[in-house]
Amino acid sequence: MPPSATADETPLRRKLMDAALELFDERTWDGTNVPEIAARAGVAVGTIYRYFPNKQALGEAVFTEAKAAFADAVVTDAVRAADPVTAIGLVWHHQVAFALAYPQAFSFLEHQVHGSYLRPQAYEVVHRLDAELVEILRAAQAAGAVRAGDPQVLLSMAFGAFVGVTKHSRASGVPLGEYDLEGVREAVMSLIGLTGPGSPDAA
Amino acid sequence: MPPSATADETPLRRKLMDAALELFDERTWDGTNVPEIAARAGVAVGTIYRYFPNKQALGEAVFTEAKAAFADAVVTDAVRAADPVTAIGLVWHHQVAFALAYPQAFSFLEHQVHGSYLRPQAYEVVHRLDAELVEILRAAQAAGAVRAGDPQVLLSMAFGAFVGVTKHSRASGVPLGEYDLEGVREAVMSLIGLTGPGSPDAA
Amino acid sequence: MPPSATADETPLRRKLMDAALELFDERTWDGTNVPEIAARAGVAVGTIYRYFPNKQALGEAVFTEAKAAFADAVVTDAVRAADPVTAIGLVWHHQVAFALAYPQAFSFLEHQVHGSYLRPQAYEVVHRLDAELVEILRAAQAAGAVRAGDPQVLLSMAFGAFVGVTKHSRASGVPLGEYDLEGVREAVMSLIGLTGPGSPDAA
Amino acid sequence: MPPSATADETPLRRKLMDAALELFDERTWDGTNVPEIAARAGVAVGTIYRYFPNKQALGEAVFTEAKAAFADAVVTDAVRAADPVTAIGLVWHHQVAFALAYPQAFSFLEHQVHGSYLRPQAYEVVHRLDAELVEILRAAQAAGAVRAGDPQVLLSMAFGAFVGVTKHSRASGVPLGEYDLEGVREAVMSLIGLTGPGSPDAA
DNA sequence: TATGAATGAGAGTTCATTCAT
DNA sequence: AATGAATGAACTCTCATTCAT
Repeated sequence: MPPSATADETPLRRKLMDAALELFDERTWDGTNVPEIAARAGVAVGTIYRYFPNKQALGEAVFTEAKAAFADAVVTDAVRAADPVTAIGLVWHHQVAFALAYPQAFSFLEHQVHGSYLRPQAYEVVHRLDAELVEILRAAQAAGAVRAGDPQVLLSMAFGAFVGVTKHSRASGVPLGEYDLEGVREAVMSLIGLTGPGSPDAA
Repeated sequence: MPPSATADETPLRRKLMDAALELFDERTWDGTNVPEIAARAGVAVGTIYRYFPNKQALGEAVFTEAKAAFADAVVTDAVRAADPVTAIGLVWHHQVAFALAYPQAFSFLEHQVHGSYLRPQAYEVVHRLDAELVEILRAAQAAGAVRAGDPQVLLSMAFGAFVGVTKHSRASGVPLGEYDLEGVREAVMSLIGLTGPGSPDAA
Repeated sequence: MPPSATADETPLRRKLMDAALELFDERTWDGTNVPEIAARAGVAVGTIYRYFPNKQALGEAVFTEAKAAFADAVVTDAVRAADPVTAIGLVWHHQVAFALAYPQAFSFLEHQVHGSYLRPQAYEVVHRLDAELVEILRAAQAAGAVRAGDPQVLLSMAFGAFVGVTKHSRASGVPLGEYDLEGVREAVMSLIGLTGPGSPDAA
Repeated sequence: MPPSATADETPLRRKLMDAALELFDERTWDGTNVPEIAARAGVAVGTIYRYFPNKQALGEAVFTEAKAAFADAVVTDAVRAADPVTAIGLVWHHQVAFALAYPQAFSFLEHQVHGSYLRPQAYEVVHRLDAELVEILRAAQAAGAVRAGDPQVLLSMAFGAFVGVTKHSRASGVPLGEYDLEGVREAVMSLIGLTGPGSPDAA
């Protein structure tokens, strides 16, 4: 999986998290059973319990790691240092790059409901990322570069639009990379009403 | 639930479908157990099996009914009769009305992954609705009223943007009705690049 | 079913006993469920409980009636009045006639184990019939007309031989009537070592 | 149980098969529930499902093993090599020895109806044994050593006579060994009309 | 009197978790 | 440290029985 792994990394723990992520993405947490995870990771069932106290903890670890990796990938120091408009372009770029590099992590995180196994504290990463992105949008609004309105809603729409495309990619079986992602970017920039320099790759 | 219910309606069957929808929305199909459904419906466990051969069939019935109700609500005869641009406005309006009237059905349908209990044929409604909406977008593109690009992707983005808002509503606990839905509509119309008469309520 | 029905006969009770006998013969008592019996009898489930307090009582009634009918058919007054050798011939004849007339009752009674639903008192008919037949054999032995040895064992063998034929008939699907029953009789008479006038139909 | 056990033997699997045979004999397959089997075998319920996919498969395994053990015990190479008359004597001897050594297996196999849980293929052993024994009787008839008539019927009678004795033994609670089995043998030999050297133990 | 929808205890089965090896 | 057979609570489903109609 992506970097930002927790400290106590181990080859087996890594294999377990990867196998679990794959299966949770395919079948959801509730729909996956522990022996399957062990089988996919190529270890015995008992081994799982040397690394995680129970299935719920494994679920939380997988979710938290994936979400943290996404957050770290999307909001980099460069994003924090940039002006709002540039930041938005960077964020978009990073988000797409993450979804391309880790499609399973992305769809596990964004196409499912996670209430059954996450304790409230697991949402901290989510909220922190949310807050940072909302702040960027707010700043962009203040600069008159982005449409008015609740920036949280703006964010939900923009991100939702992209998630919509990844859902379609997953349902159709066509890899995200084969879509016209530049077209998607332009449409979403229209959605948020962004004017000015859009693509970070632009000259 | 919404109209378009299957022929063999019965008060108890109705109560079971409603209770099941609520729980599937809260906890997913895999995360809900049969006694809970019975309890919520106020009947004994065995009663469920007088109306559905098994839990999977109940899941399919709930999903299919909700999706069909959504499809019927969104693509009405008026939509089919209208010109593309008007049709888009109507569709948007209907979709929002459905999400406001049946928030649980909407989030059950759109915030989850349903692979574990639906047989392929259950997706027929999904595909039919999809095809109709794509056709409307295609016609609008032909008329030069909507941004170019794969209409399927355009649809995924536009619908995804709205789903993003409903997700946020659900996560925050703020009812969808308290959001600035007119603002959302305008943003999404910009997303698809729609020009011309937008809101069906507009003078 | 055969005569000797219990006093409180009723058309519905009769249909229920007949349907139950058929099903118990096909699937055993444990393997038959109450709704099936109702369906076969053409009545509603609840009706069964107006005639029998529970499934076990129905089982006992069916078993007891069938066994009593068999006993009454086999040991008639004529048998009781006859000399041992003639009695044996008559008993054989009656037994075969019963198995031909009521194959389901016969195989239900003789091809199965009934321990799970009969209270000890239900075996009284069995023991009474047994005792009468054993007495006939003992008298025949005393007259030197039948092989020596425990008459109970002799009876078990002779009856078992016939049951063996009915089992084969049932397994092969060939009705008992198509077998060479006269040959069977002669063989069994040899088994018990009976000399003298054998067949009651003989000139 | 008897030898001829299937390859994948295991102490627990053995205990389960033994416990199941006992209970199926006492209460029939339909009348026995899974927790009882587990309790009798001294294991937890779940353990059963590590060795058998379901209750039906356990029933089939028990039936098939017992029947195969019986067939192997009865028709040995010595039987196949012997002349028909000697073979009949040996078969009789083996059958009695099996019933003495494994009374539960014998009565489970022969006092019950097994239709509810056996797939047709489970009857293959039954038919193979039957065919071999019928062939022996046919050869004996050809040699003029045994009564004329359908050899299948002759077999059913002879075996049925012995089964009749085991049924009585079971019902009365008197172990089979306390019966005059030599007398039983002689009677059955008369039944099939066997002349010539009877008992294999005879000088 | 007869019905059959409703019941819930108990059946068969699954699976997260433990622990002797 | 890793294993996987064993466990038993909890699941899905069945069916004997009840009772309002």
